[in-house]
Amino acid sequence: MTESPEAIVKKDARNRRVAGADPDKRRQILDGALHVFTARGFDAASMNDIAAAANVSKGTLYVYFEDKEHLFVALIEREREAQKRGAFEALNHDSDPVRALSNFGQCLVGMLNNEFAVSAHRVVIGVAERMPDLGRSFYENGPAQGSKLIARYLDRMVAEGKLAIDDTRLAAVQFIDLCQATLMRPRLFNAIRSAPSEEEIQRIVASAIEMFMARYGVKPTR
Amino acid sequence: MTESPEAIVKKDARNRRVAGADPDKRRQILDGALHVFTARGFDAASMNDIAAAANVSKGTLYVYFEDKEHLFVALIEREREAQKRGAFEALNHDSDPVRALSNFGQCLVGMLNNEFAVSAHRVVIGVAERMPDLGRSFYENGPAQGSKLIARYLDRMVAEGKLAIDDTRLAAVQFIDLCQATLMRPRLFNAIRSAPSEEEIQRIVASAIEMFMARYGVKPTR
DNA sequence: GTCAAATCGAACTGATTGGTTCGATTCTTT
DNA sequence: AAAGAATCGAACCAATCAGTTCGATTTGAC
Repeated sequence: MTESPEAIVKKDARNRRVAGADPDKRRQILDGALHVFTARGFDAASMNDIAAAANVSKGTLYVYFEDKEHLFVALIEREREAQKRGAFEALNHDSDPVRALSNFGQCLVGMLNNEFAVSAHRVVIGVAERMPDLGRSFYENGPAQGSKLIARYLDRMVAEGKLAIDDTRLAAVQFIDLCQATLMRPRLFNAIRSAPSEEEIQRIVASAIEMFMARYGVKPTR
Repeated sequence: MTESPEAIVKKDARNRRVAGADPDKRRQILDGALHVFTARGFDAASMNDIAAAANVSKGTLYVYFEDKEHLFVALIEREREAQKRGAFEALNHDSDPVRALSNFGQCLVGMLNNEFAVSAHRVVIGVAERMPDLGRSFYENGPAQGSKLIARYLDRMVAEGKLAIDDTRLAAVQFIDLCQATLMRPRLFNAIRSAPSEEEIQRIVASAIEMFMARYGVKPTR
């Protein structure tokens, strides 16, 4: 029953198609699963619904994915990876911390407030008690990587004398949390149905940077 | 929702007990439900398990609560109310903002990192997509009330000239989020199994206040 | 002690779900 | 065109679960 998780090789030795190895179909299934899982959560999402949403027969579903949990994990990993890529692109290593952080903050908040991203967060958090490994892996490969990225950037700025930070690891998370103040929590609880406007994001991020620089900016010699 | 401290069983006109009206039994059921719901989430929690955990027959369960969802909502409301009470007590209206905020921050973070509180958060967030009303009500009567409380306190400090804040509503949330930096998120994702130590909380809250005062503290005449 | 009501407990119902099976159909390669 | 594999689709299975039923048992007021 072991099937190669990699869908790179499309043909077998005799150049035949291989069951469950068409990357297009795999993507198609994951897209359907994304809709159903994010709309209903892990438990309430039925494999029948997913098959229908993906325009795929139930049998094929089980050719591509061992069971519901494996499908779910594969989906979450795909989304998390996409998010991580986005974050890495967002930090242009500008030598001016205000510009760099401002740019990064806005990209990050914009990404996190995307409809599916919020839903994915909800689902992973909701299932974290029963599936601690998934929760931990999602956190450590996602959010934790983002803050590490920023922490390293802050380290450089400190080395260059542009910022004065004792604990850059903490400062990074503080910055990320400040950027999401008033934006993320109500969305997680579904208390606000639509993503914040671009201007609202801009306003919150600006305030975050104001605060960050007030604390960690180097004082001009007086 | 005022219930007498001592168990006064409701009686009918002829002084008979009334079905589903014993507050002790009700509490007993909710306690069992708390364990099961927080350990498994809404969907994976079975009414059989809850009845067993509460030492109550399944029939009695349905005498006290209409169905699974009503039981869940009642439980969440009880927990949320308890949390709100805790928050209100935590803010001693000290006239020194550093002392007041420090005290409040530590109480808040301590409360939020309690095992059941974290689990409750997870469950509510996880179910918010399918039960938006519950999510919204939990948020608006819980976290939102907490930040309103702080915002009002900040308003007073501003009026007294002890702080300089343009948007106290935003500042309140910023403060709350700073207090939870590095503490709450990994716990929500279950990436850290145990609550942070008292010293760790103290360290984070201290850093939060440092930052908050750097931004909003009144500058001494320069 | 009596008696009525609350509770127990254990079986039962009806619906749903994850996962399987298998013959019919559609691709794809030669 | 022919073959062989992937896919479809629809029925099927076993387990689980919310919610009900009902006689047996406990409880508490009198």
